[in-house]
Amino acid sequence: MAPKKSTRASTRAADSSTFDVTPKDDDSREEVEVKKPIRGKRSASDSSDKKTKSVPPSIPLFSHWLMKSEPETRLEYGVDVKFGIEDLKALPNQTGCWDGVRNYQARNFMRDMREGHVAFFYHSNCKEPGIAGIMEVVKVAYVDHTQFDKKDVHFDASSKADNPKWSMVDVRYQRMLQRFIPLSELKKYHLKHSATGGPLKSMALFTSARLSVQPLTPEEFQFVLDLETKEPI
DNA sequence: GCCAACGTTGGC
DNA sequence: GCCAACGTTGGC
Repeated sequence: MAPKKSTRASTRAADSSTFDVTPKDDDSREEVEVKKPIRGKRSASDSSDKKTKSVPPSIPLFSHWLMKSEPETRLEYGVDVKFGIEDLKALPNQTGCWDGVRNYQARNFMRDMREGHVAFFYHSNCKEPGIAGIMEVVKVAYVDHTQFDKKDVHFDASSKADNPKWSMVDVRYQRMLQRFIPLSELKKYHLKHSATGGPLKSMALFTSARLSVQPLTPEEFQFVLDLETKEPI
Protein backbone atom coordinates (compact mmCIF):
# COMPACT_ATOMS: atom_id res chain seq x y z
CA MET A 1 0.00 0.00 0.00
CA ALA A 2 2.64 2.43 0.47
CA PRO A 3 4.28 4.09 -2.32
CA LYS A 4 7.85 4.46 -1.84
CA LYS A 5 7.84 7.97 -1.31
CA SER A 6 9.96 10.71 -1.08
CA THR A 7 12.98 9.39 -0.07
CA ARG A 8 14.41 12.57 -0.25
CA ALA A 9 12.40 13.35 2.53
CA SER A 10 14.52 11.15 4.39
CA THR A 11 16.90 12.49 6.60
CA ARG A 12 17.52 15.94 6.12
CA ALA A 13 16.04 18.92 4.93
CA ALA A 14 15.37 21.87 6.77
CA ASP A 15 16.73 25.07 7.54
CA SER A 16 15.38 26.26 10.63
CA SER A 17 15.70 29.83 9.91
CA THR A 18 12.34 30.65 8.67
CA PHE A 19 9.81 28.60 10.40
CA ASP A 20 9.28 27.06 13.48
CA VAL A 21 12.21 25.74 14.39
CA THR A 22 14.56 23.21 15.13
CA PRO A 23 14.37 19.67 15.17
CA LYS A 24 12.72 19.15 18.27
CA ASP A 25 13.01 15.67 18.74
CA ASP A 26 10.20 13.64 18.81
CA ASP A 27 7.00 14.96 19.57
CA SER A 28 7.80 18.30 20.53
CA ARG A 29 6.23 21.15 19.01
CA GLU A 30 5.32 23.44 21.65
CA GLU A 31 4.53 27.04 21.50
CA VAL A 32 6.47 28.03 18.63
CA GLU A 33 5.79 31.28 17.09
CA VAL A 34 5.86 31.22 13.41
CA LYS A 35 6.75 34.32 11.65
CA LYS A 36 5.13 34.01 8.38
CA PRO A 37 1.49 34.48 8.36
CA ILE A 38 -0.14 36.24 11.02
CA ARG A 39 -2.46 34.12 12.84
CA GLY A 40 -2.37 33.22 16.30
CA LYS A 41 0.14 31.40 18.11
CA ARG A 42 0.73 27.87 17.70
CA SER A 43 -0.01 26.03 20.71
CA ALA A 44 0.76 22.60 21.62
CA SER A 45 0.02 20.73 18.62
CA ASP A 46 -0.83 17.40 19.69
CA SER A 47 -2.82 16.27 22.48
CA SER A 48 -0.56 13.33 22.58
CA ASP A 49 2.37 15.45 23.20
CA LYS A 50 3.54 14.71 26.60
CA LYS A 51 5.89 17.48 26.96
CA THR A 52 3.47 20.26 26.73
CA LYS A 53 0.58 21.27 28.78
CA SER A 54 -2.70 20.59 27.35
CA VAL A 55 -3.81 23.44 25.30
CA PRO A 56 -6.65 23.46 22.85
CA PRO A 57 -5.79 22.05 19.48
CA SER A 58 -3.92 24.52 17.45
CA ILE A 59 -5.39 26.09 14.40
CA PRO A 60 -3.27 25.06 11.49
CA LEU A 61 -1.29 27.95 10.21
CA PHE A 62 -1.07 26.80 6.67
CA SER A 63 -3.36 25.10 4.22
CA HIS A 64 -1.11 25.03 1.18
CA TRP A 65 1.94 22.85 0.83
CA LEU A 66 4.76 21.73 -1.39
CA MET A 67 6.00 18.18 -1.12
CA LYS A 68 9.11 16.84 -2.76
CA SER A 69 9.70 13.45 -4.24
CA GLU A 70 12.08 11.99 -6.75
CA PRO A 71 10.67 11.08 -10.14
CA GLU A 72 13.77 9.36 -11.41
CA THR A 73 15.22 6.03 -10.49
CA ARG A 74 17.78 6.11 -7.75
CA LEU A 75 18.89 3.17 -5.71
CA GLU A 76 19.11 3.46 -1.98
CA TYR A 77 20.42 0.27 -0.42
CA GLY A 78 19.54 -1.40 -3.66
CA VAL A 79 15.96 -0.20 -3.59
CA ASP A 80 14.57 2.18 -6.15
CA VAL A 81 13.16 5.20 -4.40
CA LYS A 82 11.60 6.68 -7.52
CA PHE A 83 8.18 8.14 -6.88
CA GLY A 84 7.03 10.82 -9.28
CA ILE A 85 3.60 12.26 -9.78
CA GLU A 86 2.84 9.64 -12.39
CA ASP A 87 3.47 6.99 -9.79
CA LEU A 88 0.97 8.59 -7.45
CA LYS A 89 -1.55 8.84 -10.26
CA ALA A 90 -1.11 5.15 -11.02
CA LEU A 91 -2.03 4.00 -7.52
CA PRO A 92 -5.49 2.73 -6.67
CA ASN A 93 -7.76 5.69 -6.21
CA GLN A 94 -4.76 7.81 -7.23
CA THR A 95 -3.99 7.92 -3.56
CA GLY A 96 -0.90 7.06 -1.59
CA CYS A 97 0.73 7.61 1.75
CA TRP A 98 3.61 10.01 2.00
CA ASP A 99 5.93 7.77 3.90
CA GLY A 100 9.64 8.00 4.46
CA VAL A 101 9.86 11.51 5.80
CA ARG A 102 12.65 11.51 8.37
CA ASN A 103 13.09 15.11 9.24
CA TYR A 104 11.34 16.64 12.21
CA GLN A 105 10.39 19.90 10.66
CA ALA A 106 8.94 18.20 7.63
CA ARG A 107 7.13 15.73 9.85
CA ASN A 108 5.68 18.50 11.96
CA PHE A 109 4.34 20.23 8.91
CA MET A 110 2.66 17.02 7.86
CA ARG A 111 1.05 16.88 11.28
CA ASP A 112 -0.39 20.30 10.59
CA MET A 113 -2.06 19.11 7.43
CA ARG A 114 -5.82 18.69 7.30
CA GLU A 115 -8.14 16.99 4.88
CA GLY A 116 -8.75 19.15 1.89
CA HIS A 117 -5.44 20.95 2.06
CA VAL A 118 -3.74 21.25 -1.29
CA ALA A 119 -0.14 20.48 -2.08
CA PHE A 120 2.12 20.90 -5.04
CA PHE A 121 3.90 17.76 -6.12
CA TYR A 122 7.52 18.83 -6.58
CA HIS A 123 10.01 16.75 -8.53
CA SER A 124 13.41 16.85 -6.91
CA ASN A 125 16.86 15.47 -7.51
CA CYS A 126 16.21 15.01 -11.20
CA LYS A 127 17.03 16.35 -14.59
CA GLU A 128 14.46 19.07 -14.42
CA PRO A 129 13.40 19.92 -10.88
CA GLY A 130 10.14 21.75 -10.44
CA ILE A 131 6.42 21.57 -9.78
CA ALA A 132 4.53 18.96 -11.74
CA GLY A 133 1.03 18.94 -10.37
CA ILE A 134 -1.40 19.25 -7.53
CA MET A 135 -2.62 16.81 -4.93
CA GLU A 136 -4.98 16.92 -2.02
CA VAL A 137 -4.52 15.76 1.53
CA VAL A 138 -7.11 13.06 2.13
CA LYS A 139 -6.00 11.73 5.49
CA VAL A 140 -4.37 13.53 8.36
CA ALA A 141 -1.13 12.37 9.90
CA TYR A 142 -0.86 8.86 11.24
CA VAL A 143 1.95 6.48 12.05
CA ASP A 144 4.39 5.82 9.25
CA HIS A 145 4.69 2.04 9.34
CA THR A 146 7.95 2.00 7.41
CA GLN A 147 9.86 3.16 10.47
CA PHE A 148 9.33 -0.29 12.01
CA ASP A 149 10.08 -2.32 8.92
CA LYS A 150 13.62 -3.56 8.95
CA LYS A 151 13.48 -4.22 5.27
CA ASP A 152 12.47 -0.71 4.47
CA VAL A 153 14.92 1.90 3.39
CA HIS A 154 13.46 4.21 5.98
CA PHE A 155 13.57 1.82 8.90
CA ASP A 156 14.42 3.65 12.10
CA ALA A 157 15.76 1.48 14.86
CA SER A 158 15.46 4.30 17.34
CA SER A 159 11.70 4.55 16.97
CA LYS A 160 9.65 2.48 19.36
CA ALA A 161 6.21 1.07 18.79
CA ASP A 162 4.84 2.66 21.91
CA ASN A 163 6.05 6.08 20.84
CA PRO A 164 6.48 6.26 17.08
CA LYS A 165 8.61 9.07 15.80
CA TRP A 166 7.45 9.40 12.26
CA SER A 167 4.16 10.26 10.68
CA MET A 168 2.73 10.35 7.20
CA VAL A 169 -0.39 11.64 5.51
CA ASP A 170 -2.38 10.30 2.58
CA VAL A 171 -2.55 12.36 -0.56
CA ARG A 172 -4.61 12.04 -3.69
CA TYR A 173 -3.55 13.10 -7.14
CA GLN A 174 -5.62 15.96 -8.34
CA ARG A 175 -4.19 17.13 -11.63
CA MET A 176 -1.09 17.98 -13.54
CA LEU A 177 -0.31 21.64 -13.92
CA GLN A 178 -1.08 22.86 -17.43
CA ARG A 179 2.64 23.16 -17.80
CA PHE A 180 5.56 22.03 -15.67
CA ILE A 181 6.92 24.92 -13.62
CA PRO A 182 10.68 24.49 -13.39
CA LEU A 183 12.66 25.44 -10.34
CA SER A 184 14.74 27.72 -12.54
CA GLU A 185 11.69 29.80 -13.36
CA LEU A 186 10.54 29.96 -9.76
CA LYS A 187 14.01 31.07 -8.84
CA LYS A 188 13.88 33.97 -11.27
CA TYR A 189 10.70 35.17 -9.64
CA HIS A 190 12.13 34.62 -6.22
CA LEU A 191 15.14 36.75 -7.03
CA LYS A 192 13.04 39.43 -8.58
CA HIS A 193 10.61 39.47 -5.71
CA SER A 194 13.42 39.53 -3.20
CA ALA A 195 14.65 42.71 -4.78
CA THR A 196 11.42 44.45 -5.50
CA GLY A 197 8.92 42.80 -3.26
CA GLY A 198 6.51 40.21 -4.49
CA PRO A 199 4.82 37.01 -3.50
CA LEU A 200 7.77 34.66 -3.84
CA LYS A 201 10.28 36.69 -1.93
CA SER A 202 10.24 34.38 1.08
CA MET A 203 9.26 31.13 -0.56
CA ALA A 204 10.49 28.18 1.46
CA LEU A 205 11.78 26.46 -1.65
CA PHE A 206 14.60 28.99 -1.51
CA THR A 207 14.78 30.02 2.09
CA SER A 208 14.61 26.43 3.36
CA ALA A 209 15.79 24.68 0.27
CA ARG A 210 16.31 21.30 1.78
CA LEU A 211 13.02 21.00 3.53
CA SER A 212 11.02 18.25 1.83
CA VAL A 213 7.60 19.26 3.10
CA GLN A 214 7.06 22.97 3.02
CA PRO A 215 4.23 25.37 3.67
CA LEU A 216 3.15 28.02 1.21
CA THR A 217 1.19 31.11 1.98
CA PRO A 218 -2.03 31.48 0.00
CA GLU A 219 -0.31 34.24 -1.97
CA GLU A 220 2.62 32.05 -2.85
CA PHE A 221 0.35 29.22 -3.85
CA GLN A 222 -1.81 31.42 -6.02
CA PHE A 223 1.11 33.08 -7.70
CA VAL A 224 2.65 29.77 -8.65
CA LEU A 225 -0.66 28.42 -9.82
CA ASP A 226 -1.16 31.42 -12.05
CA LEU A 227 2.11 30.66 -13.78
CA GLU A 228 0.63 27.64 -15.48
CA THR A 229 -1.29 29.85 -17.87
CA LYS A 230 1.51 32.30 -18.39
CA GLU A 231 4.47 32.13 -20.69
CA PRO A 232 7.64 30.80 -19.12
CA ILE A 233 10.15 33.48 -18.39
C1' DG B 1 30.13 13.60 -9.82
C1' DC B 2 30.80 17.75 -7.12
C1' DC B 3 29.93 20.27 -3.30
C1' DA B 4 27.45 23.98 -0.45
C1' DA B 5 24.30 24.08 2.96
C1' DC B 6 22.77 22.41 6.97
C1' DG B 7 20.70 18.79 10.20
C1' DT B 8 22.28 15.20 13.52
C1' DT B 9 25.29 12.91 16.66
C1' DG B 10 28.06 12.37 20.42
C1' DG B 11 32.15 13.61 23.20
C1' DC B 12 33.26 16.64 26.57
C1' DG C 1 25.20 23.34 26.21
C1' DC C 2 28.92 23.65 22.85
C1' DC C 3 30.77 22.30 18.77
C1' DA C 4 33.49 19.29 15.56
C1' DA C 5 32.77 15.58 12.75
C1' DC C 6 29.85 13.41 9.99
C1' DG C 7 25.96 12.45 6.88
C1' DT C 8 22.35 13.97 3.76
C1' DT C 9 19.86 16.93 0.44
C1' DG C 10 19.50 18.24 -3.89
C1' DG C 11 20.89 21.72 -7.42
C1' DC C 12 24.09 22.10 -10.87
